[in-house]
Parts: sequence; structure tokens; C-alpha cells
Amino acid sequence: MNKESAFRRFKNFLQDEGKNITRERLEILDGVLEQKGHFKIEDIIGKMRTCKQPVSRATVYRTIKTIENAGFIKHIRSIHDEKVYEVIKGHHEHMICELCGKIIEFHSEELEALQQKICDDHDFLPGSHSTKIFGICASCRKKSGEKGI
Amino acid sequence: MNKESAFRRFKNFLQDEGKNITRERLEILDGVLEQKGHFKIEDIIGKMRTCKQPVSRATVYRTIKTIENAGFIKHIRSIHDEKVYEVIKGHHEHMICELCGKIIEFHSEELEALQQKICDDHDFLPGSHSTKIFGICASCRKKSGEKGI
DNA sequence: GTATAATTGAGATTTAATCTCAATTATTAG
DNA sequence: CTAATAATTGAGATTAAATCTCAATTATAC
Repeated sequence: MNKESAFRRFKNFLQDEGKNITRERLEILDGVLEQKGHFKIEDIIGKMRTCKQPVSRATVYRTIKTIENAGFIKHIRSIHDEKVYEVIKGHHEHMICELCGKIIEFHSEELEALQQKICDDHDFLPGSHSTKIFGICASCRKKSGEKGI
Repeated sequence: MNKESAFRRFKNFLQDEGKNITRERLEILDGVLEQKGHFKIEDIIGKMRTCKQPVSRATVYRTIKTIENAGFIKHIRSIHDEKVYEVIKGHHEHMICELCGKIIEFHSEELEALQQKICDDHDFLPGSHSTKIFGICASCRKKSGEKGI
């Protein structure tokens, strides 16, 4: 999804919700869409504090929620239980290394199909889902191996 | 796992970690193991505040972490992003109803096997994992249907 | 039993997130 | 376009969850 259509979608979302289209909201969406990979709300607050036309902390908190509701971003919890956001691109799951904290993304159609089947069996209508696998990534295992642990 | 062996395991864990075996710690484990289903830390704090020999809030927080590290309990996040604990019995995943907040447990060996395979493919050594499926449960769908929504 | 080290509790502190409300800005009606 | 109306913003206060502090207490090792 390119930026242009993201903004169009966001404006429509705001109107559908009866919310005003404000410079601050667009600014924050812009800052969010620029993020590469995973980010924390403090990253956005920092960016918004230091740009030409600053936006306050309170507004960032309020708007991040709106952007999340609009479906542009979602959050997971890091190994330290902190909120970590990411822009939703394709759907994927997460592996989280318990040693280095690295978050690895993966996707499996097989997994999608199986979860759908399980939901059918439980008469549960699935919306979204998330799979988190905690463990130790390849590079941390290599490091441990070197140290003979 | 019966209570007796849980306490034995807990005492061993404490000793292995170089921690003392205290009345407060045992009291809290006891309170935790009595919980049916999902509970919040405030449930334990409340229980510990009103028992014969009260235990402080600070100690409950400290000890819940220890009990979680010992592998007796784990936490997930509710739809309101609150920490919800549960005693670990058999391993299972969660379906969470976005309307009523109900948490449904399920287990699938097929899912376990598939996740193991995916980890192998990514050279990732899995420890634990969790799958959360958000959606609408059967009874909420029925209610919505009645209202013609 | 005594010495040493760990733990506890009460309340202070921290941190993330939310709230308040006057000033500002967007939207709507004319 | 302009005025009236309603929503939003920002600064700082507030809240709530969790952690920290340190003197008093308790467990452990000897």
C-alpha cells in the first residue's frame, strides 16, 4: 500500500468515525508509516516533538489508538512486556528470541488453514490471530555453542 | 500435579535459585494454585490482604514473578490489554471473544507439530509458544443474530 | 544459639497511559 | 466567504500498575 492510498483510507476512516481530519493526525500517520520494522510509541513521540510543527505526547497517544483501530498498525509485547508496534503489511507471525529479544517474522499458509479449521470446529468466528513462538534464534545458539554452554 | 508435589517443586526451585523458603512465598503459591481459571494479580493481593497472616502487595508482586519463572503460571493479555494469569496445566492456546471477552482454551497436536516444523525450517529452537485467535464466540454470534445485526 | 544474609512491609517512587479544560482549529450552516 | 458550532489540541495534573527503598524481621549456615 502506497502512502497516498494510506492517507486516503485514513481520511475516509476518520470521516466514517465522525472525526475531524487534522494536521496532527496526518502528521502522526506519516511518522508511523515511515517506521522501518518495529517501533515504540516513544519513537513517534520523539519524532513528533522535534519536527517543524510539534505534536504533543497526549495527541500521539490518542492518535496511535486511532491508527491502530483503522488497521494500519498493531502491537505485540516484547520479552520485557513492552508494547511494540509495527505497520501491518502482509499478515505474519512472530518468533521472539529470549536471549537477544530479536523478533523474526514468518508466515505459513498451512498454519492459516489449520487455524481456520480449528475455529470451525469450535464454532468460533475468527477475526485476527497471532502466534508467538519464544525460543532461541540461530545466531544466539551459535554464540552459546562457541562459549561451550 | 497435586499440591504436595507443587510445593516440593517450588521449594526445590527456590533453593536452586538461592532464595529462602518463606511463609509468605508458600502462602502466595497456595493462593495461586487455588485459583480456578483466569485471575488477575489483584485477586491474589486481595486474598493475601484478608487472610490470617496477611502478605503485602510488594511481596505478592515479587513472588508472582518467581512463581511465573518457576513455571507454575503464565500470563496473557486480555482484550483490554490487562495481565491475566492462569495456572499452567496442560498446554493450550486461546480464543478470545472480542465482544464478551471470554477466553476459550483449545489444544491441537496438529498445530504443535506444524509449529515445530516451521521452527526447524527457520533454524529457531522453540521454547514455549502461544496462539491467540480473536473473533466472536458462538454465543455472542447467536445474540447478534437474535437482534438481527 | 549466633552471625550473616535474605526478605518483608509501608509507603515513596517510577512509568505508561489517560484525563482536564482553556485555547485553538476544523466543519457546517447560512 | 463568514459566523456559529463542535471537535481537537497541549500542558500539565492525574491515575494505575509495578517497582523501589530501607529499617525491621526472618531464614539459613555454622
